[in-house]
Amino acid sequence: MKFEKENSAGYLVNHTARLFASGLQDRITPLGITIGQFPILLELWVKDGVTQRELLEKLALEQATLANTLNRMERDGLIVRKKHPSDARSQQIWLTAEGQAPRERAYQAANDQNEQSLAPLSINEREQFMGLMRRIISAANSG
Amino acid sequence: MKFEKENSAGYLVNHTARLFASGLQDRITPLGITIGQFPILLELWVKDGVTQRELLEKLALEQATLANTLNRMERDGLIVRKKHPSDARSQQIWLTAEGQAPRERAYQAANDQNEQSLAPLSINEREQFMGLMRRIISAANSG
DNA sequence: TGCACTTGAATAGCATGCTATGCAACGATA
DNA sequence: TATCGTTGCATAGCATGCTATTCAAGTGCA
Repeated sequence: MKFEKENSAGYLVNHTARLFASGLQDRITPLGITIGQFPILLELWVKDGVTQRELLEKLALEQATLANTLNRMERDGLIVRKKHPSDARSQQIWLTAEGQAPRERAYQAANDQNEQSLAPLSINEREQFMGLMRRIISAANSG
Repeated sequence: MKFEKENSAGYLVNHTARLFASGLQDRITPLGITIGQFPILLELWVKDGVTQRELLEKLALEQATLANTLNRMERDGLIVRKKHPSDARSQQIWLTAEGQAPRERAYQAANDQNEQSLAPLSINEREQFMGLMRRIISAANSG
């Protein structure tokens, strides 16, 4: 059997993802945040004061990955965990001022990075690209 | 500013890459190999006895990442490092029998995973998807 | 020849992500 | 109420990938 990585979707998507990630990391390092924290911050910027479980439901991550990243975010002063009023097992996760601050610049950084990486594609092709990925993700979740 | 991760190519490509990776990992774990070792094995199956530098030129990885993964491959008995005949700084990297053995099943596993993940797409759409990624990668390397 | 520069590779240290496991708190039910 | 299964979360341990650093060996040139 033959196998060519340049003709393997898995290989290509891994490589592409690393390009996006390293580009975004470069852009957000000055904001004091990291790519792993990014999707979590996106949710907290919409609504904080939630439990880890509520956060987890909105993220495509394992529970342990989330817990570890939240630990680093707490260490870095982006969030605080406060006692949950009615369930001693959970805590509410709140953004600090430092966690709130980079919001607009982070949105801009992500948009800029997407723009840069997608530069070789037309507007239609960008939509195609994202549409194809949404279908792959959706099929994986339902299959 | 607004930002929706479902409309962010970077977010989608990261998620998609993790789906491919975890699916492939499940398939190749029984072969005694891992996803990080996979691209390296692909090159060594074409030609072994090469130096780390020669290998690195064919891979989209940093030198330190390659060195670390080679360490684990040596630990796992997939490769051996032998003295280079004319340059004491480098070593030749050779596959062991255990490194050779899983080749055909690994190709099959990767093809099967690609097939499974791409199942929701038509043949044309699969080519489109890969073509778009090749252009993104190519632009990133030249820009 | 000797010294400086370059090259090949290893290592340290970190973030991200995973599985597996442990554990305390909760809740339902006998 | 006591017990037992469930839930929420933390931790251990690992692979992958990165940057930065170190170091020995090779190379080139005064």
